[in-house]
Amino acid sequence: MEAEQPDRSARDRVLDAAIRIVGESGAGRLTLEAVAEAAGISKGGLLYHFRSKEALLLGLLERHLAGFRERYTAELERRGGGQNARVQAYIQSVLAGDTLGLDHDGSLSLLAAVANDPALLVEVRRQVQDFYQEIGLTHPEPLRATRLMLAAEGLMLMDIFGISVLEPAQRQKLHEELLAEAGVLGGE
Amino acid sequence: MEAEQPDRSARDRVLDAAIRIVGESGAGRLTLEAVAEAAGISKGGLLYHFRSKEALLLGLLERHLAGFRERYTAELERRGGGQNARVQAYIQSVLAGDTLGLDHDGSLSLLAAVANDPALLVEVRRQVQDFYQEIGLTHPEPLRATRLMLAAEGLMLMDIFGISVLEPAQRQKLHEELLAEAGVLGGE
DNA sequence: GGTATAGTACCGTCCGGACGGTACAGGAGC
DNA sequence: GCTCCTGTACCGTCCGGACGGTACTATACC
Repeated sequence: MEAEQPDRSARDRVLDAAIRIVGESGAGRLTLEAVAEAAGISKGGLLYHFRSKEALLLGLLERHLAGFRERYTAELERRGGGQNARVQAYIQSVLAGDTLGLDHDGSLSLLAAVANDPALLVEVRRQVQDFYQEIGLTHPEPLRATRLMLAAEGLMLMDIFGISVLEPAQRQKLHEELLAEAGVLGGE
Repeated sequence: MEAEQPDRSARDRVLDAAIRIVGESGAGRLTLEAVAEAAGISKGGLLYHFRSKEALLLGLLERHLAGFRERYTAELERRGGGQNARVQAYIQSVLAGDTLGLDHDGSLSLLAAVANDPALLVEVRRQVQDFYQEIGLTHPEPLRATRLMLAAEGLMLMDIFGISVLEPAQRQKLHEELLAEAGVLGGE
């Protein structure tokens, strides 16, 4: 979170600020002025980096998607490939990072986009669908695989809305169970 | 407190209009004027029924929560009670109604609320947590039960964002599998 | 029966402020 | 002196909400 590198570029700092606002005050309070202030620059400076609010929203979405793909690819490589590894990598990527943290980066990006203009989600839709197509539906046990992936998604949803349905230890156990079960699906 | 008989429909028509706007144009375009127009009344008339935007949002949330509790209670009664029946009733209530429809009534209410002011979700949080507490955590197999519930939640999430990860037939099958598996959990 | 009073349901207008976006004038560093 | 970046000033629009008014109904008192 801290700026150790002199260039956690201005763009990224702006996106971070935007995420912070959405999480704390709601997507409806995501105004250019508020983002600029939270990022420590002026409105003019913000508009230099993102020419419009829509561009800012798209930036948010793009960073989220890129980050997710990156996490997924890394996880998959770590697990050596295979149908079950894909399911595991997906689950791990959805639930990645914080067990209790507040960044939910990607989900808040989605929230911001859908609140301002649902049409922005076209690309997200396409990519998520691709993931499910590639991982779930080509799996020897498509429904079981999909179910595990969706459970991870549900857990993440609860995080977005700030609902802790499980205590941290239980949550961690559920997380591990999902991964474990994905590892022993039939077909491998 | 809650004694309204003469104009039950006007309030509901306003709420319906609000949901329509959120679904079609995004929560960010949910303005009092737009709602009034969509509901076929004037802005003044709208403000007679809901004294502020916050009141409108709360109305949306309240109707959703009441509807969910009602569905859940009915489903539970139909299944005769018991730990597994509770899990089934919950899953059924989450995925209730349309398989492909566009109303996602409740979820859009949540979306509208979280976009305008996350603080409104306090009550929702409390109720959802109660459900998980009552159904999942007191179940003999808490993690398995929770997992099935979360999978239903994930599937619903995909609906909100308009992502069809499964074809209707497959989706239906997954829905039934979740219910079936909830029925044969240990402890009964 | 007639009139006064109160309540319900709604309408149309107005305003202060916030919003997205534009224009432009710098300034640092190459 | 050009590019990259920043800050200030401003514009037109839209929003939430307040307000005053209207039409109709219901009860109340005489």
